[in-house]
Amino acid sequence: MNFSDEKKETFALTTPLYYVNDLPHIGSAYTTIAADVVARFERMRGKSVLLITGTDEHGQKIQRTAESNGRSPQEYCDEIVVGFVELWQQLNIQYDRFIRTTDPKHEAIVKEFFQRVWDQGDIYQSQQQGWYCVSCEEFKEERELLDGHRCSIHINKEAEWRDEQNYFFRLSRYQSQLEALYQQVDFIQPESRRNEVLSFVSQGLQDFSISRVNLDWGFPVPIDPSHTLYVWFDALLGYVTALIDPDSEPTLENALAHWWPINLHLIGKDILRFHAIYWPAMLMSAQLPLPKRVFGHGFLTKDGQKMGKSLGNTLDPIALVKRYGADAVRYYFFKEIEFGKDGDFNETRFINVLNADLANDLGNLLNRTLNMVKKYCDRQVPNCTTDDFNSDHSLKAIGLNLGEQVAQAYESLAFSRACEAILALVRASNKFIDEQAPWTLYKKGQQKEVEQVLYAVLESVRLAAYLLSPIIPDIASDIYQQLGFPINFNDQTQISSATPFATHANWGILSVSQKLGEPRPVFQRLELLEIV
RNA sequence: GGCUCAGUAGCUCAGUUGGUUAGAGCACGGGACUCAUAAGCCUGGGGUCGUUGGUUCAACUCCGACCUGAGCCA
Repeated sequence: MNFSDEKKETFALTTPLYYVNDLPHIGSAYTTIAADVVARFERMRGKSVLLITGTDEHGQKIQRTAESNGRSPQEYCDEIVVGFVELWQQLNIQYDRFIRTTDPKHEAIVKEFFQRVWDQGDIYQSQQQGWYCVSCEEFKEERELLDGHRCSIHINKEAEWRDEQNYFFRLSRYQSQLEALYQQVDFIQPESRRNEVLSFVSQGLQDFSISRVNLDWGFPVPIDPSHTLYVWFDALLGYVTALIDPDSEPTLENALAHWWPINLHLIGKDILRFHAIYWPAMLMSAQLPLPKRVFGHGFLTKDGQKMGKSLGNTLDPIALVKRYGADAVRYYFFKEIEFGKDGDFNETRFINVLNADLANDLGNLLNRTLNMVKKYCDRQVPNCTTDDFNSDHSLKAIGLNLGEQVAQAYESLAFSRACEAILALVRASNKFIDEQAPWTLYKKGQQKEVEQVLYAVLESVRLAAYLLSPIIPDIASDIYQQLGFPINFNDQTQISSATPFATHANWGILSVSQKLGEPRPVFQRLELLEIV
């Protein structure tokens, strides 16, 4: 951490720490890409960003899965983690910290945190009775189970009867403090999720058990090693452990010094309760500042159907990115699906959208314009500035407000709205070319007019690429390079210094000194497959 | 069972405090052009706005009932 970083505003965000009972599924990929998009956007805005992801590796389910695979739990986790790391790389995710809850540093943090909560008198021993779904790692009410005490989520698994001494966390004590917290309207987003939490909490909070017996795979309860700490208590604290600099001692003080509190927890809607209720209550007990925002996004369906192993219709993120590339996958998920709502993956729609937006509209716009500059302007960026265009110029008028509009959309995590706004400029640019017909102007010898038209379009493509760069960094880089900027949007040191938002998000910064590159397609059209 | 949300063109969705012929993108048909990744541009078809009562001069928009789907109820 150098001095200039210290001065910058910080922005820390997290994905969930994914449970490693299996290879990553598309839902984990969806959350992680979203986090990466936000992180890239915030870096572009000049903030100092810390993107945290990682894995949650304790609990009975892992222990059993490992056993059935003939591995020790740790060996099993080590194998699965590789799959996560590789997928994030394939998807072009730039995370800053990858925390594993089996990290020795983590145990130190958990111990210290537990002690603080214990000292508050918020942990006590009591009897826990009930049906426990190991797959959920949760106690279930009898009425929510199916015949044979099968879990309604894991329909082929029977819940197990437990009657044991557990340690409990005094959640009930934080009811009113939590309700006060939710008055901060954007703490839980989107609003539909917030309402769920409000209704849940209004029914009265009960203490929840934070330890298990007859389980080895996890941390021992510090004050009573015959118990093992409940996996969720341990997992949430991974967000704290992740903040420790690699060469620092694992103490709460060190962990919380620079990045705390977390600005944004991105999660799937299934783990909302843990993040919006239990987690802030735990932090209140430990007397620590609370995260700023928890956003629970929707789930993906495939061809309109819920995905599931039992249905055999899962969408494999590894195969998907291998087939279409990171930018294509990223673009589809965030342009076509409103973040927060459930969304559908359909391969035909996927191909149609990518071809229409990235190949036909955006890619071809750059290509046709660069080719005209090559033919009509001797490859030189026309010598124009923003002042050569009236503010009611059809492209400039859009471009002038676009940066701010898109920034607001990103800040609200309204990625599809950001894409729509950017695409509107792209479409207007294609229309503008046809209306102006620079090829005709050229034949008539109206060179100045030709140059103005081409400049306005090139500049609009540039702005579009810049604003899309958090979502499609490779394509954006390719466009920028063809426009003569030696910029790679994957290079974090470049984007804050060479392409600051304050200048690059404006319309009209392309200059005659740019050395244009050879036109080549930035996104190849995809073949529409016959769907069987 | 209780509560919440959604149901608008083939698909994905917009539709502000109720007010002229209900919009966009994609997909599909037709046309003119040629700088371009047979891309782009223009243009067309296609909707009893889930159903049904009601309030109103006027309802996609408000109210009731019902149907369908999703979610929450540790």
